[in-house]
Amino acid sequence: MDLLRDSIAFRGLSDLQLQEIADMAFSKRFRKGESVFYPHEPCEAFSIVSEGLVKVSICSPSGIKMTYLIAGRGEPLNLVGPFSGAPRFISAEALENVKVLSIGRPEFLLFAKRHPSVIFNVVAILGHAVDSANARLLDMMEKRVEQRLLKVLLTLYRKFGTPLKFTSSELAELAGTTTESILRAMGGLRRMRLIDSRRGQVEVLDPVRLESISQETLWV
Amino acid sequence: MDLLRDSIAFRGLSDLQLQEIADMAFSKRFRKGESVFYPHEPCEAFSIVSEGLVKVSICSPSGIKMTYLIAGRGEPLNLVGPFSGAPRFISAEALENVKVLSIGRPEFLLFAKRHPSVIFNVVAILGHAVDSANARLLDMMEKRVEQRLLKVLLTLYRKFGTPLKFTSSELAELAGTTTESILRAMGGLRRMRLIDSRRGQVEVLDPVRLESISQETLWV
DNA sequence: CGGCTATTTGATGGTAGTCAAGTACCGTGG
DNA sequence: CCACGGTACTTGACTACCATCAAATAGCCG
Repeated sequence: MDLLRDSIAFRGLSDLQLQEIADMAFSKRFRKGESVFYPHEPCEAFSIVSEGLVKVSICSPSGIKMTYLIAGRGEPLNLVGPFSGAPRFISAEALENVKVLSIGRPEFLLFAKRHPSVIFNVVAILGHAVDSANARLLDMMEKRVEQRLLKVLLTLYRKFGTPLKFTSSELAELAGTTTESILRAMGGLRRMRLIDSRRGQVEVLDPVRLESISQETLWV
Repeated sequence: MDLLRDSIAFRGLSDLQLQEIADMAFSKRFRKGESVFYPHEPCEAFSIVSEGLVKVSICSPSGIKMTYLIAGRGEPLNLVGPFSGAPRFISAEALENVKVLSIGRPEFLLFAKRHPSVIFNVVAILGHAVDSANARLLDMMEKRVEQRLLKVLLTLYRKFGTPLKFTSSELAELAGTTTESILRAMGGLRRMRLIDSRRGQVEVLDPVRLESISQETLWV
């Protein structure tokens, strides 16, 4: 399975070891809009995306959602859950028709114990996640909505190219604001000829200028 | 060294293994207000607090700081750095006279590779950090300053008891707001007879009611 | 006592969240 | 093919919260 070879979580493993994982894995399909898992559900498996895109969000009791990862091929959906097993307030939703590869939690833990390089990879990814979350906290404090949207767009552009197939609500969940504010900010960027947007789709017209305005990027 | 026995990072190790770490470790003192490390400094050691309190903050290029950890005895200062070695935008400052125990990065990594349970502990702590950072993001979006302050006070109270020796500026860095807003919010809480405050010190008068208002807590 | 830091309080303005009404687009089913 | 329902987008008005600036007071340490 050369999906595993692509996966950041299994980087550095030999083909033999990858084969061992492949033998334990099973895959499942989800249709666009379906939930891959729900908040408050105990975690029973380690999962990576095989095909399509999955949106991973943290949910507050009051119903607000904040997306912190758009996972594509090879990216893991929940790194902490498989280790702790505890339920967490995160949800994962298929943005397209999606295939997800999973490994049961006990098998995964045993494997990780025998091959520490997996855990080293996990630490590296979690480190990125911590840094990214902290960077977003600072942005929430000192950056205005338009700046945050710029950062989101640039980050998405770097990862997925153009055009970006996201609705304004999805961008709002990424930027930590409301749909209306995103729409207003997009109006501004459109007038500056930085982007063009249609229903459910944003086109980056001037990546260079976008970059010069926005500076650092997030990690999505 | 029974400091190591207390440390969450080395939980589950045998005395023999702890002794091995103790032999590699060296300690250093810092006076109140001194920096233990600066942002943008490459990370050369794994460090835990031995005596006193250390404030760990993330810093933005524009100078805003946000504290995400008040580390006490046995708590590690920088978990990601020792693995990646890369500099990060975090600073650590001694809140009191402090003793810090350090292990050089190469030795630490070798030890971690030979004793995976250390890395499992690291993953657990990092998982907490990710969850906490994400919870704070949601709070920044939907909670007002007074609510955030309540959460900060309750969290600190749970960890350190009363009275809490923190200035309003320090509380502001924890709650993600300005000193003035904290002061105003504290005025409100004081009028509600929930707290009492003097210069550099806050006393929690009614923990039960505080708890009932604030609900979930952070992780500091 | 003098200087420094922490606290207090007031006034002001701006950002963005909320509510609301209306328009454009798309897929579906008659 | 067209009508229709639902979703996404757009825009306006209003308001609340809070950051900012500013000035004054109080506590602590040498």
